[in-house]
Amino acid sequence: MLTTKKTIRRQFILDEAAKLFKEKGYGGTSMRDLAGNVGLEAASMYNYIKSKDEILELICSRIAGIYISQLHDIEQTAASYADKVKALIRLHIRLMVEEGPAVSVANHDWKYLPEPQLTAFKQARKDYEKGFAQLIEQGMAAGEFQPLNVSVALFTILSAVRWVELWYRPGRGLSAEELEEDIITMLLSGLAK
Amino acid sequence: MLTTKKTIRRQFILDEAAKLFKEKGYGGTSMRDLAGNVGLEAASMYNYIKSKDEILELICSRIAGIYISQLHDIEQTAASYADKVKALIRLHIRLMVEEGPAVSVANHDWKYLPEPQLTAFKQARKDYEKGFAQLIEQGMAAGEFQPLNVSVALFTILSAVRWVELWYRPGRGLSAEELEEDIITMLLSGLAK
DNA sequence: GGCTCTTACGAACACTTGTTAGAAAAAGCA
DNA sequence: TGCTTTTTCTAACAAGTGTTCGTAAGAGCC
Repeated sequence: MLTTKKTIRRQFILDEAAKLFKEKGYGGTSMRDLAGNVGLEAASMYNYIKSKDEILELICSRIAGIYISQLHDIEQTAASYADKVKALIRLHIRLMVEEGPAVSVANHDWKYLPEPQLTAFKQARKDYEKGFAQLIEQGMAAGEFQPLNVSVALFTILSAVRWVELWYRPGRGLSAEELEEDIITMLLSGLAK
Repeated sequence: MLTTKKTIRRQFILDEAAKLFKEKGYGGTSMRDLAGNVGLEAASMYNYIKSKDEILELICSRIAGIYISQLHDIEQTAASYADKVKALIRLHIRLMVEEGPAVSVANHDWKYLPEPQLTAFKQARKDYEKGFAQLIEQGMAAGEFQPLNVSVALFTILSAVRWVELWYRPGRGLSAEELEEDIITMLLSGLAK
């Protein structure tokens, strides 16, 4: 059985850690802080996790895995490049809305990963960016997109969706669907009329 | 005279601090780290700055001041809203290219500001965002822009330019001018043809 | 030279950090 | 019930934190 009691508690620690890391940063969060939020003493958490580093590793690698498998899925569909890019943007936004804290940690605190996980994470991200860039490049070659610098297009998209977690709060006059639609309109069609 | 020897050395400490804060975060940078980069012992730096907090305050408030005065300047020009937004995007990118580390610190480490500077900084940022949002809103009312959610448009723009410092390196096949043009095209006209 | 004022340093401070060891408590099971 | 295993705690550790103090070295000026 995968969902043992221990595994569940462990995941709870990871979730609380992600929230705190997002709020105060990896370095700014102490094991005693985390223990307080979890409802244990700091020492007791070591029955569930090996180290503070390991917490960061587990959060980052899980998110990285999701991103990569999502890209892989989309690459294999038979759709226009514009639709593929749109679908990818949608997945980014959804993941951000559903897993805000963990995604935030993977975006900001990955640099505190110890080796060799740091190198692995950077490589995974590079692979992901390369795959995404290829979609954009092929879309340009097919005449679906404007002939822009591919990196600029790529990072403008990634940046725009990355910061959703910083200012978007569900249930404040803007639904997740409207958010998706408007971001896609903005990125694909632009602000100007 | 403003540029005394002391002031210059002080600014050097602030510049080195910004680089380190950007690289390793505010909490991840120790005064001994900073002293090493400056070429002094940690204790000696206290002849130039009052505290580690003060370093962060000086960096953040300087950048905040630049943003606000730039917005103010643009608001008072007589141009179309599209041109005003374009000009603001340009200024963002330029500041990012010229003052990368300091801007990065103001974007990421402001949350470690002590009170009351923290509240002041958040208020300044809110004011700035409100002013920027008004430009977008007026542009929509004037029929220059598409009728999107204003916050989505605003934060998509801010996010896109904010992350320039994370991946743009001058002199690597993409000039600052091309960068500006492509980002503006992307944000105003969109990726799709 | 000597005198003054600024700058730099080493040592120490009180405190926090992640982590471990050993004992106590709780839970599972016969 | 008693025995075993898991979970939790308290206490402590070595290392690192920002900062202060007293003193030594240096610079500028007579």
